[in-house]
Amino acid sequence: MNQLHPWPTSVAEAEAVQDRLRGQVELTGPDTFALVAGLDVHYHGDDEVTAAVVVLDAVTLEPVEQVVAHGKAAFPYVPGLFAFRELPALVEALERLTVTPDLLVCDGYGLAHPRGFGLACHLGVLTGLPSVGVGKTPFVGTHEPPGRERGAWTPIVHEGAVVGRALRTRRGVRPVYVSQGHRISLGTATGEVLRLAARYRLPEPIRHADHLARHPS
DNA sequence: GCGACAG
DNA sequence: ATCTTGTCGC
Repeated sequence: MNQLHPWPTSVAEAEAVQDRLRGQVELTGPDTFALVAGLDVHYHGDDEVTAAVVVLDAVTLEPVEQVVAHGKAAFPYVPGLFAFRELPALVEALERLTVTPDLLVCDGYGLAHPRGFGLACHLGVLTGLPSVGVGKTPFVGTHEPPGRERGAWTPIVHEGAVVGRALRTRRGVRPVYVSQGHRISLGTATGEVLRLAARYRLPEPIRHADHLARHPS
């Protein structure tokens, strides 16, 4: 049993769910994590989805456990309501884990969202786990381009508030867009994403999950 | 008013 | 997200 019911059947209902759960987001939390999980979803055919979760040892970055769950996209694609497509399959995959990760690294946004409640916030609140959102393209707000050195960042400002950071994880590559999901500070979120993305543009856990979702074993 | 808009 | 080859660069 999980916290997904009742499931919204309209845009208005989905927005109401976000507005209700938004108040549960916590913007402070632990600053070190022993097990970090990457989450991603692959789409096939007519709205079929494969969700993948890969848990890594935070120090060695070696995989500890991996799970896939298949299903149907649970909502039409509407910008701002993207999470409702993937949430059921991702939650199912998380429930099949035999270990509990200390941080969820999500493929999408957290606080940097039209209503301040993106996929990373939603997954964090449902599980109670710290979470961070990593976007590959800008979504809401405005920001200056960060310097081109690894680790350079600039704030993302939306409606007068800082909701995330554009972060250069590697010299000369496009930035990634980091925002808080749940139970994490923006500084810790930025530091973890940077640490986990030492070798490639995207954090290692997301790369593992992306690979697993595309090639389920 | 119109277009753009995470994956 | 996905439909899609080769090519340039580190």
